Amino acid sequence: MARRYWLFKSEPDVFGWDHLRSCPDQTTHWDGVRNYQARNLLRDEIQEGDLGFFYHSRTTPPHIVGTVEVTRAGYPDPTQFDPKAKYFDPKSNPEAPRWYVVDVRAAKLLPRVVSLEELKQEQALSSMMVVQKGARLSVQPVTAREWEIVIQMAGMSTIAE
DNA sequence: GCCAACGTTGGC
DNA sequence: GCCAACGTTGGC
Repeated sequence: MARRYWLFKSEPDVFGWDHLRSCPDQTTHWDGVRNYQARNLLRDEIQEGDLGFFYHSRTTPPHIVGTVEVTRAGYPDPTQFDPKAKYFDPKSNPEAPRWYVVDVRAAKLLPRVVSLEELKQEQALSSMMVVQKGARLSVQPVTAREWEIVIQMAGMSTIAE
């Protein structure tokens, strides 16, 4: 299947790009997603080898900072079963896990970060999910065309990726 | 820090 | 199964 593209949101104070870079192998499981629409993407759609933007939310200005590669497709989020974990979900059970994660590895730091404002001003990105008002989904699909446009805005050539 | 937008919960 | 109340997200 063709590689697909995604956007992963995170608050830099909670888990930012530098946190990911400091993880072993610059890889982490993308845990804590507790929204069913995003869960469905993690569980059913996102595949190993897909690429994603790492987006910093709740900061000034909000921006895309880098890219990640998916290194493992969806599997149950271990934090949902851990009573001591922040994301413990007493209503989930291992027989039928409610929440999923994928593994992502830091790929490229953008030569230039791309702010939400810049994304909004780019006509060709007017239907990109992240620029829509009230778009709170923390894992979002990105089209190949949107990916290419943002990559170029970030000062990366398509060929260099 | 505010608050609009959105998602979820639970009483009925 | 509706919908008011509540909690969270995230731009500003």
